[in-house]
Amino acid sequence: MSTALPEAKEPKRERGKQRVADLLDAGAALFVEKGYDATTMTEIAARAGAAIGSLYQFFPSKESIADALVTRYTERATKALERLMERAPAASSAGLADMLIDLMLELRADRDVTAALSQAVADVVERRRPTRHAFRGRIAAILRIANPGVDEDAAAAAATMIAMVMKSVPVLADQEAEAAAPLLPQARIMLALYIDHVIHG
Amino acid sequence: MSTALPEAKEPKRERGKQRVADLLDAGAALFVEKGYDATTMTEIAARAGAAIGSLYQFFPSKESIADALVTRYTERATKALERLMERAPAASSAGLADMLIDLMLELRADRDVTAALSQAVADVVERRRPTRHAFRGRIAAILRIANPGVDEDAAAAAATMIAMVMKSVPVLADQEAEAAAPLLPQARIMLALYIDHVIHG
Amino acid sequence: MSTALPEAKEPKRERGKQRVADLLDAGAALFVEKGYDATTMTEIAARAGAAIGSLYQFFPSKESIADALVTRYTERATKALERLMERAPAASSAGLADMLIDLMLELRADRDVTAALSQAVADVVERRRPTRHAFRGRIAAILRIANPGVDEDAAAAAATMIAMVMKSVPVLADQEAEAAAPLLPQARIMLALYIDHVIHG
Amino acid sequence: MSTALPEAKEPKRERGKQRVADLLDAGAALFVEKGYDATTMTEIAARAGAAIGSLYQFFPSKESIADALVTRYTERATKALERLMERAPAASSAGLADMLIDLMLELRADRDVTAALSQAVADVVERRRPTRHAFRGRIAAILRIANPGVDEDAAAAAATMIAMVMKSVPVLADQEAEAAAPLLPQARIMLALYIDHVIHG
DNA sequence: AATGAATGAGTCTTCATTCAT
DNA sequence: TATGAATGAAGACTCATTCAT
Repeated sequence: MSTALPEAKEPKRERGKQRVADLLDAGAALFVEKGYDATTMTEIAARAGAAIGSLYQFFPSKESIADALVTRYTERATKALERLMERAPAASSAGLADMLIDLMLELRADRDVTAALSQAVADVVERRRPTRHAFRGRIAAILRIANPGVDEDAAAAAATMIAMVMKSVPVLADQEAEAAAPLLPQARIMLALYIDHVIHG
Repeated sequence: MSTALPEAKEPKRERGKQRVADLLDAGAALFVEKGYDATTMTEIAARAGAAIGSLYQFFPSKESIADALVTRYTERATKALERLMERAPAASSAGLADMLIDLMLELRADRDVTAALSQAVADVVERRRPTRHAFRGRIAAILRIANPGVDEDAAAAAATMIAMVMKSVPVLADQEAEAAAPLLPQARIMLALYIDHVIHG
Repeated sequence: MSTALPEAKEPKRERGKQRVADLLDAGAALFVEKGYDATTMTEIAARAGAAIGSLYQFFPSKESIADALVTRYTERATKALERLMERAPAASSAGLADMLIDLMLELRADRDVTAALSQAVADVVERRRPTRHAFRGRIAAILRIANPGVDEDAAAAAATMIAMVMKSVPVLADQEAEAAAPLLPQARIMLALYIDHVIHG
Repeated sequence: MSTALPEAKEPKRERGKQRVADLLDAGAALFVEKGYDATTMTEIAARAGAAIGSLYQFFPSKESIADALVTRYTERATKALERLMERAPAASSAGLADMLIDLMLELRADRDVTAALSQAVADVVERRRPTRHAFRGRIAAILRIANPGVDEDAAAAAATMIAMVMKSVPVLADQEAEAAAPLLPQARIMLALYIDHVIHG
């Protein structure tokens, strides 16, 4: 039973993983489209091609879907930031600004989901606090590597400002189409100016 | 008669006017506290010290409260911007940045409400589009008054960026308390740097 | 006070009567248009150009409007039937049939109102029972005047059948327009045939 | 699959089918007893021994129950008329009258429901128009088979009159008990006389 | 494990009726 | 007397979650 069919459960697990991914994607899409509250568990199941019972097999509550989605975003964001940290020390102000903007561009889809959830699921903001704190800590660290003269508090404040600009990247990216002028380059400039001011100003 | 409170039946007696104001304030507070969807009509009425029927006497639907609130914000924002426009031409980059930040600080409470509604009431984003457009148009105009050499598209893009920073002011203001360092001054700096770059850069 | 201004209250009474009539007409129209349940007290007042408070000054409840309307119909129907009774004895079967159809044509509008109310206000059917009974009694009497040989029960049954056909007159009259053929003449024929059968058959 | 129960989600399991039937019966009974508007969704569910949520699982709105009921009546009436059509050509005027009366007697329960709904659900009258038209068309056809000399318009008008008498059958049947004399035989006579007049007169 | 029916608390909204001015 | 605001019980409908097959 164990050696005879070692991979017997593989397809099942495989299928289960696919199910979970589909369900998560369906939830993500719907949460962005219509908001957390307006999205129905039945809808999520339907879009994933699953029965409502199946959805509850994997996610015991609506909030657990939100949790999973936030976790997914956190993991991806963390990894992306780690990759960025390696290249950051060598970068100029403008280079750093670009990296940060590009980071958000990469995380854009996930970020939209998290934004939608932050409003509706009170818990999410709370849960994300340490992550956000860590995120800013890394940015502050980068700043202080570039200029050790910047004191901790100043670096922390600057990191918050930088995070704020980064947060607007998905929104700006969405407006690209309708706006007459290119917004992202302006965001890069704004960020570069500010970083430069913090480091060399 | 007045264009205020669309969809809401205008009260004809003094008592009714007070009721409407109370109801609106209760709604605003609750929407910010728990979000649009999580706020109950019954709760709004209760907080305003009114019966549910009284609430519906003036606001025929939950959405009509949102509408009224958005309209109120739009009116106040428009007025505030108009006042700012008078003083703007004479200001330096830093002065202009300060004015804009202060504008948002003044509108902060209303802005928070509108932000909460924008997420949940699909219609709100749509309705606000022209207002937002006009708002940015004014900012772009200010930039081009300061430096007529800036072309229209560039001014428009810069205005969008500036609006974005302004939008974050209420959030930053809320964080002042918990953050180790003062955020608002940093926002002023960031904005001043950028405006200066657009005008003189 | 009494001799000096004897007609002082006349205009008031006059106005009051007009009010009541307007209110009743508004109610009648709306009950027919949308049914008793779907009609709102507020609507009735509005259509009559009165405030909701005024409506309640004259009619203490929604049902009291229905009552008044039914009473009005009963009175008019009774009067009309009395007039008919005078001419009935001398009429032929066809003549009698015509009179009965014409009677309903005359009462048509009021009948429509009563029909609408009968469905919704349980009380109305009950209240109208004696009137309906009397109405049929008169018709049965006419039949027995025409042919005293018809026994009471047979006359009563025939009267019920005749009333049934009469009841359909308003409906048929409404269809005249859209129907390709004239319905009322057919109703006259059907009734004449049946009356003739009862009396001479 | 089947055309039955429009608007109602078809149950997929046996249990669901039974539920739908029970729910429909409960609705029919209550609509007749107290009228459409006065009947509560909660009551319907209760009488069917179901939770309010179960009711909504299959009938998304109160009106959808009315729709389903009307559809059920239409189907049954159509079938019954088709059966009648086979025997009609060979019948005498009296025989035909009897068949038509018996048809309504058979459909009596369903007809009562539809009558109750016609008043309250505006849509019902509209939806039934084509069915009613077809129904009359069949009756007109029967008349013209009996006597091809009857022109189309005359047959149509006569069919409407016949339908009118048929419509009163359930009412008459209900009155049998309280009335002193038998009404149904009189209805048969009235109809026979009229049909005979149309065909041979 | 998968499916779809069952459940019922909770929400928005309506409206007849009453009150205060 | 006339007016319009106030009231709250009641009803349609939703949806997260649980169960039975």
